[in-house]
Amino acid sequence: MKLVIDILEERISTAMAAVAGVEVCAAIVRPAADLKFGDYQVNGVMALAKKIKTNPRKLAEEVVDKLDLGDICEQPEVAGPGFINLRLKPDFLAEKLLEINEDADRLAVKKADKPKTIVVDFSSPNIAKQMHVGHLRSTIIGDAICRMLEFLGHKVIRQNHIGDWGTQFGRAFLAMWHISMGRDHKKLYYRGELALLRGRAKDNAGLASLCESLCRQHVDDWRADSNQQLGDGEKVFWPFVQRLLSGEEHVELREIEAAYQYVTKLEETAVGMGLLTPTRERAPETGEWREKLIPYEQLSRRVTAMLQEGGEDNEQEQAVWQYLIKKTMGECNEVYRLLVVTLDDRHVRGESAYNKELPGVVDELSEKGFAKESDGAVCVFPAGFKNKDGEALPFIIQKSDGAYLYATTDLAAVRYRVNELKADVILYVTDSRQKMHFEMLFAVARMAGWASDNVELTHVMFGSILGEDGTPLKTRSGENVKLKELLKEAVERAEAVVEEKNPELPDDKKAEIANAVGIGAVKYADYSNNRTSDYVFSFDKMLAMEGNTAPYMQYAYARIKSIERKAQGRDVDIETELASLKELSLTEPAEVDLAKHIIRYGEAIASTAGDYRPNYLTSYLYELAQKFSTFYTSCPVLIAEPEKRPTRLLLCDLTARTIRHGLSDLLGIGVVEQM
RNA sequence: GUCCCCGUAGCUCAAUUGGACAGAGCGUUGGCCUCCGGAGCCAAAGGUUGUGGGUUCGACUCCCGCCGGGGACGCCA
Repeated sequence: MKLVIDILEERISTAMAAVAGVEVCAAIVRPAADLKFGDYQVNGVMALAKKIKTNPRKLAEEVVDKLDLGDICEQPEVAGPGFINLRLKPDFLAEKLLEINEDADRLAVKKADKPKTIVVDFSSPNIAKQMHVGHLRSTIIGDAICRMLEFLGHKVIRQNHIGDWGTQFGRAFLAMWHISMGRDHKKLYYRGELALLRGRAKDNAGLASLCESLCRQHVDDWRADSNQQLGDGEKVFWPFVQRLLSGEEHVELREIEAAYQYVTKLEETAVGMGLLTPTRERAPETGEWREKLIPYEQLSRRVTAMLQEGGEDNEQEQAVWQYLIKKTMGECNEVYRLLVVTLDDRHVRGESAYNKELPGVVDELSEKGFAKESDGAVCVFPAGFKNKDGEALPFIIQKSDGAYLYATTDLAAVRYRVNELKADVILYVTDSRQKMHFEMLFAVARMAGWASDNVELTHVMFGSILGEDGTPLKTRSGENVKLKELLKEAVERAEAVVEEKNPELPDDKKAEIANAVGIGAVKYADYSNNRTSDYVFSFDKMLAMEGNTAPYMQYAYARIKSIERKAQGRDVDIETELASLKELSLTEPAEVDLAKHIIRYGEAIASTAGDYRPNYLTSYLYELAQKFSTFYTSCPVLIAEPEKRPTRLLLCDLTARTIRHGLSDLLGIGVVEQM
């Protein structure tokens, strides 16, 4: 069915245009601010009156005279400075309820008239790292947006733009190297070197000497390799990688991550120490391998460059890269399943996918005269951006060392998404700190003509998740909170509550409920907050039974299911009663109130999807649950008089179906029959 | 220093191109189980929307100043 609010908007706009003699008018129909004003109010007449310089009340009267809404509303009323108040007719309400009842799949929510192709860029974890709270919002907000747009009939293309190509790879590679050496006990020095990190983390002198020893060790290894004496690279590392690839040996992502931090620390320490380490390069003249000394802290960047060069010479880098992607995505997919997020390997298209196009991006921008060299880097200066000195702010697309950046990759991605994926809309679900990056990205993409004005580019930004102390959420030791552990704790806490409330349930039911409630609570808390603002993460609040929380919603659903179970014991055949339902009996205020809310589900989805704001949907659902609770308290269902019961059964059923659809289908939050 | 975002009830948050008397939840206070799940319902108290101006018939919303908090600002993503 067409949204009631849209029908009203259309008809009233037309009437306004006719009365005012203005071509295009916006009625601006909104849900009434107060129940006493009716169900909808028209705000647009006053603006129009101002525009054509006439009395708003008089104009409203004229519009009302011209209107024919008899099939939907009672006689419209003009109120205040020029509002038009509309009240739905009971017959219309009943008709809509029956219409929803007949549509099991879509609850009578229409698909978009003009389906669009919408690319959603979200989640984007990094290679060699576990997912942490920093990925939560992008992942679940992006997922909810995808689900909603898909439900509305759009073609949604999920893009998991994983960080699999930057300087971080070099560090991850060196991390693998250290792990390999740590596991190989022949070399005494490497043994347990990971453990040394903690011990010397705050001891700069100690760290420096460790750094120096490692560097020296590395030089020795290198010399051994170069002398064809089978150094660590061939003797230890390469077989280790082979065993990893064949599955004979395993390494946990958490270990890689620890080693990664270790490498980072070493690099930071080495800065300014003047340590040199040898690497190989081919002599341009002869093509022979030769030694090249580079600063120790630049080793990881060199490794990254070797990966990006590709070719037979760099097969170790490529093998490790492949392994790390597989390993990382394996863990990410686990988290996605835990979170009930619709992402898998098919949606991965990481930074590396654009590697080959990066030179072309820079060339094209240079040829078109948009990019120029500045301090050795290639930059575009989009209009309207200024730096601290009031000069044009650069959007750097190639560093002075020739390397490309995420700006370059993002540009290549825009081009790909528009040209290959045929995107009408591209959404970027990332945190608000990247606002300026995207503003510049969009500006440059438009300058270059890679995204025409017909393509919507939107940064769907969100705020930070804060700890109780108001600073970004971290563990006590200052690390990022791992998503897996966070979710585990949520489920455990939910488990304790279920145990307390319903100890007699079988264990597998308890586990199912704890999972739905725990994970649901984390997600719902995020969705119900304003996307753009920061929020404080609190297990206690999100798992509370009261208020706008997942457990409250799930409870409302479970209560309805309980009525259905009880019906059987009381010889009430719900299906038969609903099937024979032709005339509704909506008399009690609580019934009417609930019914009116039920028929507005489509509006809630439309506004949610229109602004990409999940909290509109959670607000709607919460109000639905509240209205149901009011109805539930004041209107007995199973013991109702025979002429009232079918209507009440219908209200229960539609409420349950709407909650289930909203929670489960659109937000990926589980519902349970009992809890 | 420049730019961006935020400041709403004791606390956490809403408020959909500027609309009517700024709404919820928590907490507080007072009611409600011979009846389908009390993880609930009903009601009350609680506000000069940081502050001072301006635009408007109408401002939490738009403009300007100030105060307070956060973020971004040339080779990280």
